[in-house]
Amino acid sequence: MLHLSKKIEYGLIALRHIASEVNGCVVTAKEISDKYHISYELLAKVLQKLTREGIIISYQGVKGGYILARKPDQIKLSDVIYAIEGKSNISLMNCEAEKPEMCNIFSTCTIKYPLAKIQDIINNVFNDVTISEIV
Amino acid sequence: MLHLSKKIEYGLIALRHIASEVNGCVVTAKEISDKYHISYELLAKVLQKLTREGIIISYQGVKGGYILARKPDQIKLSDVIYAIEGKSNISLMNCEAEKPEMCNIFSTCTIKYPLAKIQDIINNVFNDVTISEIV
DNA sequence: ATAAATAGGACTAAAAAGGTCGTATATATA
DNA sequence: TATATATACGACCTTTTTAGTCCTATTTAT
Repeated sequence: MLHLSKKIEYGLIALRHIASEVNGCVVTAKEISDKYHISYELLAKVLQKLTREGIIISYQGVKGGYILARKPDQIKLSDVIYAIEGKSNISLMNCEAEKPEMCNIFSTCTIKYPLAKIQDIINNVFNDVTISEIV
Repeated sequence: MLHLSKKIEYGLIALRHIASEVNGCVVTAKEISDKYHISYELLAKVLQKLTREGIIISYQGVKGGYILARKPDQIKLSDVIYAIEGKSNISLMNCEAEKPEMCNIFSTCTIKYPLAKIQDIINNVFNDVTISEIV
């Protein structure tokens, strides 16, 4: 419970690895999956999502790979989480993220507003931490 | 992702309900499940766990039910979460909560210590909030 | 032309969460 | 003392979510 997904985990490990690469050399998905013993296909998809969201830049073809799109201290943890999981999938309760009709006790639920405050605190933590802090 | 479970949700709704009961009258699981339209059996189990952990007190038999074991401001959100889900099930990553051998990339994982710091911040939030704050 | 790389959809497997069922036990009261 | 009403709790099933795999297409340096 309250778990971040493996995708986030792999994304962070990858970003940390790319960020620590000297001279901004490109890094391939294979290199990362081999080094950290994680599923190549899954990691590849995560990197594709990070690319789509402009967090990293990809180069296709031979000698291709990935580099960071901006400096580590410009990449917030929340950027990474939102890129990989989608902004609406990050919340303590379903009712905060989705439409009221998604929750069958929305009208009678008494705890959604108190929990929203806690949610804000957690969101702020993710907004305040950047990749530079996990290198 | 990062969701609290329905059990926690139901537990908090129930505690809020019991806490707002006048004169400390006992409240039955049925009353709560009817009022908030939640599964009776599931709620009953949650209340049983809260009882075992000494957060509420149960009375069996006719005219039985539940009352709070202590004042709302003495019941921390973390108490409730730990009682229902178990302390070791609350963490951003598996490796923090469980044995290193549970994580097949433990030795190579580069993000466990940075994430542990974020975990601490979140834990502190749950330690600081009490049931009195959600009534 | 070829080999090495990313892109991405479709699918399957595994794990976690949510929910149900059956039975036992306790107890107020008619 | 029989009964109805309540909690206690393990076993089980179903659904949802997460994790992982497979296949094919595209890009590009050599």
